[in-house]
Amino acid sequence: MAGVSVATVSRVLNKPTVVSKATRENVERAIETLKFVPSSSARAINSGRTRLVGALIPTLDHAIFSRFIDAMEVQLDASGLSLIVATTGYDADRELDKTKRLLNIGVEGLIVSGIARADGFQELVERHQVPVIATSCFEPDHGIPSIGYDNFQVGKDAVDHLRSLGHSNIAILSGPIADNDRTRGRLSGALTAGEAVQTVLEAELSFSSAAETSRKILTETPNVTAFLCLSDVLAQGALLYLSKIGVQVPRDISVIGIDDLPSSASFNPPLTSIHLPVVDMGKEAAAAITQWIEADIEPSSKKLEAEIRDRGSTIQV
Amino acid sequence: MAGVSVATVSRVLNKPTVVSKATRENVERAIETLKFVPSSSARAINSGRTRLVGALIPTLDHAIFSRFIDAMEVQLDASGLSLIVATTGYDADRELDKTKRLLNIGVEGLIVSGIARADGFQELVERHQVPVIATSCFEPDHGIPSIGYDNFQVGKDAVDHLRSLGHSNIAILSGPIADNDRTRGRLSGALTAGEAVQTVLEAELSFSSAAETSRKILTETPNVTAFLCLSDVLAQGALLYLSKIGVQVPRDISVIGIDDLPSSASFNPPLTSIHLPVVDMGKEAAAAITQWIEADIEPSSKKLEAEIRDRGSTIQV
DNA sequence: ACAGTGTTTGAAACTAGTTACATGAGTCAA
DNA sequence: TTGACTCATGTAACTAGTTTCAAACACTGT
Repeated sequence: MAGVSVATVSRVLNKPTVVSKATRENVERAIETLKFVPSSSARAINSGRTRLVGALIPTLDHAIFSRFIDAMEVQLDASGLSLIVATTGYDADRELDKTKRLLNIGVEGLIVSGIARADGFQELVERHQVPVIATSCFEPDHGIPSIGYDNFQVGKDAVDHLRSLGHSNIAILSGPIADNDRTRGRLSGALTAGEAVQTVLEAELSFSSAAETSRKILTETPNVTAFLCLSDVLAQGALLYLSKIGVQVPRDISVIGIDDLPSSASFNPPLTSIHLPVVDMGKEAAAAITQWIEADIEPSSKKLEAEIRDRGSTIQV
Repeated sequence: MAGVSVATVSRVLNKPTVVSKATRENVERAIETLKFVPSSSARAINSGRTRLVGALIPTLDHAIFSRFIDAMEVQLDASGLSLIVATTGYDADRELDKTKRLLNIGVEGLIVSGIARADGFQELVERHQVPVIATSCFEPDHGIPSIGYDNFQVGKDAVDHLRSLGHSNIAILSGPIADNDRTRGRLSGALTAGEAVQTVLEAELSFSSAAETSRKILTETPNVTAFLCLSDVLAQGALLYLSKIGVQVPRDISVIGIDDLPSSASFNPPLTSIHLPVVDMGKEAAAAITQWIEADIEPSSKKLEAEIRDRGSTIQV
């Protein structure tokens, strides 16, 4: 329609300066009238680039992951990369399926949660030669770079805080442990308190499950003076349950969480929690994978510091 | 390496039955040793398909959207479609930028929130000829199909509930209204109560902002007997604040929310809320865009019923 | 023995672009 | 006037596959 070759159209689209003004305007007019849109696939086939990054996360239905993904998406966007989200439902096999899917789509990098992978994952990634970064954990000796906090340390920090306040009858409220090395790490850290841990119970990551499990703890081990909840969702659920049945926090029972959700500071009482820098983690992970993809600079593992936010829900025993 | 033409390799990959067993195994062996991976872009260029769907949402940092996205992702996955998430931060211009990005990537469909779009959006999608479905609203007369609840009705249902309990001094706690036609719709519905609405205040979607705004309401209009919160986050924040300052809900003040987050049923007291079927909405929207993409069947707008969950936080005045 | 049929396979055209190279026109100084 | 040079543009090769068509071959029935 513009009476030029496809090469010239390509130039108008990519290096408009090398085309004479007259032809450029001709082509632009034709593009406008024809509502021409260049095919992304055809461009990708030439550049060998898709500018897509895949994120494999357990679920979005949990504030901690959605804030992380949100931060990643914003950071990647700044480098012209787009994020494909794939949820695995804490299931290692589903993670493997989704990994295949993402690699088939042609993602140029993968972000995963934790360090444990299903058999075959490593081979898949090697075959596609795609950068992988693990997050939500810090495991420098596992082959793939990890950017995150040390879950063992986090669990230990939480229990140490309780011990420093004199608690020696602690109940641990854990999230699901299956296919979840992050929670397992936290639990190991918490169990360094040894005898001081009276009981460990597993709950779903919901207020109702936290309430039910709190009830169980109080029935089975009524002498506990502190709840250590491995996620803030559980701690918030426990706080609500304890308040409902008239147990006063922290007077009767201290409660500490891990995550430090933004909402935790506004609870009654404000929840003491180990702050996990998930927003920073999202930014750092996104920046690292960008560097790796664009400049082939493999990042080294990076430990992000988690620190306690001592609020009103824990007290000297 | 297998001593065959590329055509035969292509056949082994796509229609293995038409290739003789001997050559097939030869090719498969070569694929294995070479760790050959077919290029997704080259495939896409032939099929004209990317199997990608884009979702434009205000933020993931809000349970209501992340649950919606989670449900969509699961449903799309079942049809072999993948989801690219783009967040707009409630900003119409950023939404337009992200739309361009998604269309350049080659998404085959778009899911958007609400019906109001920046200038130029319509032209962009028409140019790319991509199906678009609006969610979180029901606006059958706006050109693009919408799958969601009627925000006006939802706001009206909430205020009608309060009125039916005899409340005639109602405070409305709204979320941000800028670039958010969903909240505006709810507010219009709530304002049908006319004189009964004493005050309308806008808050950020956080517990702390909800607390601060609740404080303001009690100072400025101490005679209110009910809080109508246009999001559960605000209602939960209000509940926590009121409890902290010793105001009893529902004895002193009734509180009703909109969203019905899973956590709301476990609050103290359990929060009365208008249940919004976001998980169903995610599934329905995903199924509809799949049908549209795969079979060119344009869906008609669908209204999903929102219904009140009458719990303990509202009472006869 | 020969025609008809079915099975495999490769050659070549095709998808929609990018890019190296060549060509032709126009400008300018020797 | 001519050689040197720049500028703009087309030609054709190239990206990595899919698909159509035709050819080669084996097998069957007459």
